[in-house]
This record gives sequence, C-alpha cells and structure tokens, in this order.
Amino acid sequence: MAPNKSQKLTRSFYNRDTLTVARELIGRYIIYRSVRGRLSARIVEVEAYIGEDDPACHAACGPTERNRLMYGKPGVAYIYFIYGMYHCLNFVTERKGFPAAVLLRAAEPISGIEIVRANSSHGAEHALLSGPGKFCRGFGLTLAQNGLDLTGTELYLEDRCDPATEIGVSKRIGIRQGAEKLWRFYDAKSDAASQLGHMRRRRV
DNA sequence: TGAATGATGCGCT
DNA sequence: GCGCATCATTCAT
Repeated sequence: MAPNKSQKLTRSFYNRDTLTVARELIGRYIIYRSVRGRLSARIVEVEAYIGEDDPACHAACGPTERNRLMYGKPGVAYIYFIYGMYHCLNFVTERKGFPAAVLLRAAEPISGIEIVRANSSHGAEHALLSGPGKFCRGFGLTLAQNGLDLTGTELYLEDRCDPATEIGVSKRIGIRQGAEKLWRFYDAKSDAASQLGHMRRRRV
C-alpha cells in the first residue's frame, strides 16, 4: 500500500457541532507555511466557544466588527489581539450565521522547531507552544493572518491524526462568565497541555 | 508550590 | 474608562 499522503481537513469537518470538532482536533497536525519556513505542531489542548448564549464567547453581545468572522463560514482562522501583547488563534465552526469557534490553547512542536524557538526566545521544547498566546508567538501568527481560509495552502490542519490515549475534559481557563461549562479538551498525557492544580505532574 | 501582580493596547458599554 | 479566551515575574508560605 502506498504511504498515505496527508490530506487537508475540509470545510465539512468544521461545519459541525463545535464540541465534536473540538474533541476531534486533539492529536491533529496544524501546518503553517510562514515566510520563514514550514511549521507544524500536534494539537493537544483546545476550548469551545459557542453562540450568543455562551457568555464567554466573543459573540455574546451580538455581531461586531471584531467578531464578525465567527458569524461567517466555517473553516476560517479567527485571530484576535488580547491583553495588549498576545494573539489567540481560533478555528471557526458551524454553519454560516451561527457564531462559534474552537480556541487553540496548546500544541507540541513537530517541525520548524528552530523557527518556533527563535520566535519564542527561550524555554523547554514542550513548553514553547503551551498556551494560546505562546502558540501564536511561536508560530508568528498575528492579525495579519486573521481571516485565512483553512482550506487554503498557507494555514491548515491535516487529516492525519496522532490520537491521544486519554482525552481530558475540564472547565475553560481564564474566563469569568460561563466558567462552569466543561468545554476544554486536552491530551491528558501531553507535557504541552497545561495541567490544573492537583493534576500537575511531578518533575523528572 | 502557589498566589499576586505588572505589562500593555484595544474593543466595547 | 473598564475589562480582557495571557504570560512571566515577584512574593509569600
């Protein structure tokens, strides 16, 4: 059998229930063909933000210029600027008109690690992309990439998956409203996924 | 080992 | 003017 040529996830993948998409994103590979070279990483932590009824969702107060991509077609990158210095990357999900997205919170660097390290400046390899702000910093993603179509060639997810042996579920991190929803998914065995409190791993 | 805090700029009420 | 889907550093225990 010929080796599998890795395929891109299509728009129909994103055009589904957001929690399903979020769960299925764990273990997938994200590819970014940056001007500095090709970067890839394995996704290990995500969070879902779903609709105007979700008080933590950027669309909670209805459509604005900032969140308009969330109302658009699925399979698009929604990137926003936060806390004066960080960017966060989301994948828009569900049908056009319904605002929802999955926030990428952490990944394991796979290739282009030297570029990630140069963007990040310091830290252990497994920690380079372990956080939504750190991921965008390491990959070099900014508002300039906001709105990129994930079915294009610059930024996309591969169909290929290295599934987690154990997927954890928890409350979302860093929010106040809607904090009780268990809409965070992570690879429980990954060093790059942020662990919480008592689950924190011991040093080796 | 964990809690508190400063950095820093923009969107929105 | 306030609060924010963060992070690194400082401080307390």
